[in-house]
Amino acid sequence: MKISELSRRTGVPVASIKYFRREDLLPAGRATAATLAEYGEEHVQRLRLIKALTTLGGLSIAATRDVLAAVDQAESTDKTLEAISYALPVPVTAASAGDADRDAAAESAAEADVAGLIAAMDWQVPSTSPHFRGLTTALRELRRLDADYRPERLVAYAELAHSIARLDLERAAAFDDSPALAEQAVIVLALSGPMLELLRRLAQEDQVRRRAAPDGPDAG
Amino acid sequence: MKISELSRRTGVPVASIKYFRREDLLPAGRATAATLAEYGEEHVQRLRLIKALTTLGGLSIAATRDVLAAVDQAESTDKTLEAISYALPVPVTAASAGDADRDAAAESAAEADVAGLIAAMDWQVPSTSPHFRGLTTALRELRRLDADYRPERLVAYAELAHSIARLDLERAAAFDDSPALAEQAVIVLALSGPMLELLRRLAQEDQVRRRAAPDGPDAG
DNA sequence: CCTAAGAAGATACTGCCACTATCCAGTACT
DNA sequence: AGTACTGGATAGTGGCAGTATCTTCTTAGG
Repeated sequence: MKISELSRRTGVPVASIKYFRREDLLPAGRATAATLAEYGEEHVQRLRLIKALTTLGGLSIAATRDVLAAVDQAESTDKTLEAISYALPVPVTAASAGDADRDAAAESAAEADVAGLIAAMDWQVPSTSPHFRGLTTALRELRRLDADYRPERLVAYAELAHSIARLDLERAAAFDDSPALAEQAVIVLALSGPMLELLRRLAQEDQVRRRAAPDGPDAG
Repeated sequence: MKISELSRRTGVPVASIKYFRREDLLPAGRATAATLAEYGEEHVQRLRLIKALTTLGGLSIAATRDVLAAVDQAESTDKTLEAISYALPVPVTAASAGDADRDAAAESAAEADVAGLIAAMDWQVPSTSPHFRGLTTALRELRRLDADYRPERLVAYAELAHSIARLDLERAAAFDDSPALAEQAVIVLALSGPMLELLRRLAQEDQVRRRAAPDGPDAG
């Protein structure tokens, strides 16, 4: 199909399709002449995936490129899962050094909290992991706000996070040996967060409503 | 204190403090003359909160303003929690109408899924809630990707989301009658998502590592 | 008192991002 | 031959989050 039909099929403007091509999110079509190329179903599917990752997953174009690169280089299930896991952006990143409060004590205290949590959960994650660093940064900021995020509190959340991660991996790995493995895995790993957030917000709204109207039929 | 000291104390550039003032994230200082104002500890604390909401919570300036407005108008605990819950941005928003695929069937199918899930969970949430609409949009997109997000699958996640929401509300409401109620509540409600996401990613990394090295000491 | 160093507020500018539009050869159909 | 369309390159747009400049005013030090 030509680019105009690809655009019609997916709802993505032609100019945007060209943009995604430039940014290497979308492979080129099969060229049939100097100014003509043929696109296929794989392009339709890829555009849908791009849309899902950016609009639902909230990924930037750059992050989407990295994730899709991991999908395209799929070798084994494990390697694919690992590549995707590392390609996904970390929600919280440490600020560049030299930040106003050069509080080394707070930094190491937060680091100790995270290390303790990981030990308590028996997680295999090195302290060099961007996720480790992100959590450390977050805890440092929360300490500054006098927020109640002590390790004891965190463990309850960590247990739930662990359950979620198990559900995710179970689903992501279930596509083992299927041709669509990498693609389905990326959907699960990249969109699980936003989906969970939506469910959490829904549950939160329910809790708030029950507090506001405790005399309802289901107030128990 | 003067603005330069406020800047030094918080690490926020003077120009940014002025910007937050303009955007109504930060109250004005107590004016002592036409071109002089006095700032206090509440400004320091507010700036820390702004930083946490934007950098950790990922909120935009506009969303932060809404959330802070809810904090400032705190009346009762319940009203505060409700106001904050509604002020927080919904991660997934329905695209403007007229989108390429005018698939009314997919839309209502997704809507039925969400309604079914909410009924199964016994949640008190109207179908007009932005969270309901967001989840519907997300499911519609996922259906298009042939992702395995059937209601049965979702329930497991919903149960976990429910547990998380209960932990959150328990903590948010624990500050009842404390002067810092609204502020601590907003921290819990707005930053719980990013914190959980970080923990989930950490747990995910652990799972991926265990798959990659199943002969480790804790591979069970 | 005079002056230099801020301070406050208004306005303008910047950099990044995700598109979006224009331009240019080069087909393809009629 | 004429028109519509194509792929690719390049340039422009709009929103966001600051950042910088400018003007007027205040105040502490000499």
